[in-house]
Amino acid sequence: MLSSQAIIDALKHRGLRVTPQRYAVYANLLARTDHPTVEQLLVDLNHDGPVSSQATVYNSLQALREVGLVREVLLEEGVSRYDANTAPHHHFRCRCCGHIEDIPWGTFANLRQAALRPGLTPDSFEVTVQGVCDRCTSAPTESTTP
Amino acid sequence: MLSSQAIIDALKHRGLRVTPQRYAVYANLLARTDHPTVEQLLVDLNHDGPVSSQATVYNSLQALREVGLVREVLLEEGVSRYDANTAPHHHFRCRCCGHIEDIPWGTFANLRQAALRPGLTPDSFEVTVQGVCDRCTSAPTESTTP
DNA sequence: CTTTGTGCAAACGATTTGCAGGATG
DNA sequence: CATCCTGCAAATCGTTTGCACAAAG
Repeated sequence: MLSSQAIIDALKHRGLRVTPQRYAVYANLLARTDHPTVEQLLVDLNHDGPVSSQATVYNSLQALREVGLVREVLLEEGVSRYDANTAPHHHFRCRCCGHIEDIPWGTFANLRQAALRPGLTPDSFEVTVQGVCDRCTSAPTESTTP
Repeated sequence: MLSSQAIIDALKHRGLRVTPQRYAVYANLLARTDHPTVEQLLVDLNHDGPVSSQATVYNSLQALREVGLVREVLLEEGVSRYDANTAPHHHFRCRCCGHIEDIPWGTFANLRQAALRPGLTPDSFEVTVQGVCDRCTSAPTESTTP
C-alpha cells in the first residue's frame, strides 16, 4: 500500500502530470487485488460524487500503461482488465463466478528453463490457470461461461 | 491434416450442417498453424472468388466454438484469434513481428504439480511466452508494440 | 418439407478522438 | 503562460442481430 505522496511521486517521476482523475485511477488500481474493467473502475471512482468521466478513465489508463505503472490483463473474451501490480505474476480465474486473483511468480518455478525450440528467445512467461475457487466449491454460483 | 471427408464427418458428428462456408472456415483453420483473426480468415477464404461473408464467418466460428472444434485465443489487445487445435498447448508470440506459434504441451512439465493456495481447484493451465522469433533476431522488423 | 444457414444492412457496445474550456507545472 | 488534461459528443471498429431468401437433410 503506497502513501498518497508515494503515488504522486510515482506519477511525477514518470513524467505524468498529477491530476485528480489520474491520481484516483491509479490509487484505486493499487488498492484493489482484483483486476477491474473500465466499467468497474468507473462505478467505484464515482461512487460518492463525480470524479472522472469515462473518456478520462480511458485516457488515464493509456497514460499509465505507456509509462509502465499499469498493465492490461487479457483473461476473458471481450473484457480488458487493468492491474497496477507490475511485478511478474500469474493469474487464476474461477470458471464459476469469474473471480480473478494473482498467483505468485514463484508458484511455477523453472519456467525459464523450459526448452523452447531453437530460435525462440523468450523474455516473459505468464501462466493462466482456470478452475474453481473455494467459494464456488462450497456454494456454486451462476456460471459466467454458460 | 484431415481429409475433406474427415472434416465433413467431424462437422456432422457434432450436429452441424455441412455448408460450404462452414467447411471452408474449419478447413482453413485446420490448415494453418498461425491463429488467424476474423479479418485474416476472410481475406484468405475469399482470395479466389467469394466464399463467405463476414457475418457468416462470425456465425460459423461461433457454431464451431460451441461444439468444441475451434477455440478462441486471446494473446493481444483487441484481437480475437481462432485455433482448430483443441489439444492442450501453449503459445509463443513474437514482440517484434507479431508471429504466433504453438508450444507443445510437454514443454512445460509439472504445471499440474504446482502448489496453488489451498482452496483453488485448477482444471486448465496455459502458458503465454513473449519474446523474439528467429526471423526477427536476424532481421528485425517493424515493431507491432511501439 | 421442415429446419437451419447465409448475406446484407442496421444495431450494438467498447474504445478512441476532436475540440473548447480548464488545470498543471 | 505554455502545455497538457478533462469532458462531452461524435466517430470508429469489431462483433452481433433481424430478416428475407436459399440450402441442407
